[in-house]
Amino acid sequence: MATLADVAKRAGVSAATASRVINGSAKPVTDELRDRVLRAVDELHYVPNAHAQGLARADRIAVGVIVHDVSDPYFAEITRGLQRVATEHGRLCIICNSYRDPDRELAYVDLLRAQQVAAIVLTGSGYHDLRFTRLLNAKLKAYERSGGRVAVIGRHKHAGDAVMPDNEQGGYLAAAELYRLGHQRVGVIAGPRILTTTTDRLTGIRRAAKEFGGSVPPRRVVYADFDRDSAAVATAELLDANPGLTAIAALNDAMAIGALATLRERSLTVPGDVSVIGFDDMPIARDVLPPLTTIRLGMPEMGMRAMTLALTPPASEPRIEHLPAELIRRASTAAPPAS
Amino acid sequence: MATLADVAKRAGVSAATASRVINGSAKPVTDELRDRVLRAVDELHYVPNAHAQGLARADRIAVGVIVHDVSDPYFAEITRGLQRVATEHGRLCIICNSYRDPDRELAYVDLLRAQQVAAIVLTGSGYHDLRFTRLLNAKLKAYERSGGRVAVIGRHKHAGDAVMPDNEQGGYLAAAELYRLGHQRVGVIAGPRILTTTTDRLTGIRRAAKEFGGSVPPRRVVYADFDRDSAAVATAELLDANPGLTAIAALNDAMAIGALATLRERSLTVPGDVSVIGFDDMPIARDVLPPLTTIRLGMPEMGMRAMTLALTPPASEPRIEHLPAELIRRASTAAPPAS
DNA sequence: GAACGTCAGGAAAGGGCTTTCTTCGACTAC
DNA sequence: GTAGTCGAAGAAAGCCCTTTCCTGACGTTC
Repeated sequence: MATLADVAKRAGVSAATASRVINGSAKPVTDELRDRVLRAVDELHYVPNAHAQGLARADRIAVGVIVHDVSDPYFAEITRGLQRVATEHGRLCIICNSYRDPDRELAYVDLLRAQQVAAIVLTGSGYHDLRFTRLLNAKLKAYERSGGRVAVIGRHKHAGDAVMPDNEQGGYLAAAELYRLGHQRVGVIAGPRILTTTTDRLTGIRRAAKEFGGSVPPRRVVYADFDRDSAAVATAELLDANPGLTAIAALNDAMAIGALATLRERSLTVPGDVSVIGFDDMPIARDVLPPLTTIRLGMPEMGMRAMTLALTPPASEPRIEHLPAELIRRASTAAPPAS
Repeated sequence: MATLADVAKRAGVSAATASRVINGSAKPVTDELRDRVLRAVDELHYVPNAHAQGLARADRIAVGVIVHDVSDPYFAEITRGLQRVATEHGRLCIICNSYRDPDRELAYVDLLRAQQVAAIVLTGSGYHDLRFTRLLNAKLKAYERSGGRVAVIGRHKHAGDAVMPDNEQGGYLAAAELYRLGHQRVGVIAGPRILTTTTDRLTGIRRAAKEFGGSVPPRRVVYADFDRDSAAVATAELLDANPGLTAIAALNDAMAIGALATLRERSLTVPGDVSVIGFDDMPIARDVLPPLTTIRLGMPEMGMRAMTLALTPPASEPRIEHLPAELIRRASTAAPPAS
């Protein structure tokens, strides 16, 4: 690989001059030398060594993002928002997939610190795991002390600024809609127990149940993995354990789609026999049949706000921004069958 | 930020010893010193500076991947395959989204070279753009000359090893299925004209048409952007221009879903009134109604093979591996209406 | 007890770049 | 003609780490 020294030698200038030309430094360089340097760069196909640049430069240019999985639509939308703002600020985004593995998450925080990122944005659910929470917070605090910025999305026990989607209210809105339509026996397909997102949404559902004089007994809650296939299986269990079920609330859209698949398999119509409500309003929600009634949280907005917080000088107090949940009515919900 | 020197000082050892402990070097260090170093690391929350490490270490550990958009299911699947193999080889993947912008693609090749990656994998369609192709090839050649490895997925004018999905054959299979079912007037929703993927798939469709004594006149081909919404609009145009249409072949599944949306809007049933066939067999294809008949190319497999090529010493000749296309029959296709 | 081998640990040389500080030459001003 | 300016280019320090090479202490061998 050609180095800056090679370029300088070929152009007959010093490394300093070559560097200045290549980086468009403020320092003036005569056109004559500039041309010679640029020609040398071209001829040698020179590209500066990013490691060396990173070492030599004082400013931290990159920002780090930890998500569950960028290819998951939920996180893809958040990431879109994050990237937009980062790019506007001239920052590069380093994106890490934790696949909801706490240990991997910890490792990625270190990796991002190692990369000298200016800020770390942590997205996705927190965990009910004290050891992990403590470890993570210690790491983040140390990072902040050394001048790094931290912003989190949807985590209670944050260390840093936060954007909080109102998961509890979303759960409430979903369940309230079902009760309002007249459903009494509502089943829930929940996500992994360990995630705070799951418990928050469940809490909202329970609040609605209580308010409408109902309840959500344990046999009407099944736990899946926030994905289609596990939810399809869970739906079967749910139906078997609760023959009289007239509505299903899935804690995300992917699981709602899994539920639809199982219902179709059993020749139960939606919403004729069973109503289904999802959560997140991912793009595909309108294209399944019937289009999903669901809860929108405004993911790109969340991403944009979080990155804005992360790239803004810290306030004296951690800033917390709340984002409301919104019910999106489509065709997968209706009144329960007459019987 | 704490540096290695800080750790060494705190532990009362030399930087060399600290480095050896931290990296688990082969060189032996007494337990006494090892403990002191590890304690210092802990107390200082030390993380090695990745830039400095990258500079000091000789071996290139990362590999680069350029895709259209990781959150696009098509590329998400390829990426899964790429990552799997990279991880098996102990490599880190740097993933770049080109968003099908040739200039961004060129810029990313430079960026990856700057990061000193051991290999670059280029995925996704090539472009009918001579200037770009030449520029890209020059860059890749220069990179290979300096010891870098290159592998491409689905690009004819490659510089390096290649994995080639059989897009032409896929187009043929899709159209042949429709003709076999008895359709005569088949409309096509194509992707961007500039992409070789579009033209390859179209070529296959035309071959099938010819073989079955039909043809695909220009008015039966509309061009969209490989996404749902543009395809929904394009479908409307297609239907308006061709009242007697009985089947639609979309060049990817997202566009097929867009077509389904427009057909539903116009109260045309699928496959009763119009058959629809997609391409790529993305996961959601089975969850729309009706489940999509489509063409599978085996994306994760493609990714795995490409990364394997990239991480394997080069052969004397560029290696090219072909992957067959496969028809997946579901419920969105049937014989044309009797009338 | 001299000569040697072994082994843990340290000194120091890079690795490629940016940037401050210096130098040098040309020019202006008196 | 000399002192003083200014501007462009170069020398060199520094960013932080890894690794080679070297030192010095200790143990072994005859």
